[in-house]
Amino acid sequence: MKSSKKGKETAPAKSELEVLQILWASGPSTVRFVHDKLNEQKEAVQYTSTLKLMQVMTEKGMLKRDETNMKHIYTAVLEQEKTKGFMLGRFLDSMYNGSVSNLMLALVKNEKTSEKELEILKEMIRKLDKEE
Amino acid sequence: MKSSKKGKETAPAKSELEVLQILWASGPSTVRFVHDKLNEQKEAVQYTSTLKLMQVMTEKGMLKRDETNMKHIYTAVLEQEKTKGFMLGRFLDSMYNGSVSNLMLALVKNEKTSEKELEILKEMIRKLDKEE
DNA sequence: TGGAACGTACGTTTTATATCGTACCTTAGT
DNA sequence: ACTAAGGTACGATATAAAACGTACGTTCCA
Repeated sequence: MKSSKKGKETAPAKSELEVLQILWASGPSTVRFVHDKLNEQKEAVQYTSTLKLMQVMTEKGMLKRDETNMKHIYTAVLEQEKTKGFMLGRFLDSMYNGSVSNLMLALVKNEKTSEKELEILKEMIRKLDKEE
Repeated sequence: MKSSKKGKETAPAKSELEVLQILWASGPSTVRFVHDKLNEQKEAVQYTSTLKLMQVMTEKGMLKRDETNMKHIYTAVLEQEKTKGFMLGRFLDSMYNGSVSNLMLALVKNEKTSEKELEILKEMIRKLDKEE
């Protein structure tokens, strides 16, 4: 009994996430395409590794595959928004006790937050203020 | 050659993070204490599992152990601020292309962000505005 | 003084992830 | 028709994280 039930929220592993990112960004693609994209950034792995990964992801129900043509086309089943939202939630819970404000605090302290970002941040909040 | 070199940034795994959280929150503690805390929330694992985990973490240099007394006292070596900052950075990169503002956007859309949080959020920004 | 109760050490097992290599299809070019 | 190029399938291996069980040490009190 190993059917790919819809089941609980799926939490993609690191590599899986990378594949998803590419599919989200570029839409339905072949393994070859994803593989090449991947190797632009990373250490570079074997083609068959990427293939295998995507096959496993398909089994898990994260991707779906169009096999009508010779070159299979893979599509992300998991939606970007949903998945990222979910992962954000988990991250929030595990790191900041689910407290958004705590995360915010961490963000403003974080090195990665540039002056510019801070500006944007404030901007954003102001807009939000009006919209709602 | 397996010495616990200081080396690169450490990225605690899920379980390891949970242990760290407890140590950060409660200060130096025994395995027993951490274990019990852990089991309040989770599925409950065996005591020796927690012990082993903490021993491994010690080997990795994430924790240090005071063995003067019979009941060893474990302390987090990794600093909370630093570690969380680091993990936040990684999360940011992998999920939002390193863009804080993107994350912010996701946050305001996120279910977990309550009205109250939104308030706090705005509050916070305003304060920040003055302080800096 | 002996045995619960409580601890630690450590080898083992289980499960998930990541990566490869080899075998085998399919199609286009010659 | 034959083969090279480019795919896919799939079993195998490597590694790391998570969870156990068993052996053994120390205390304390009945």
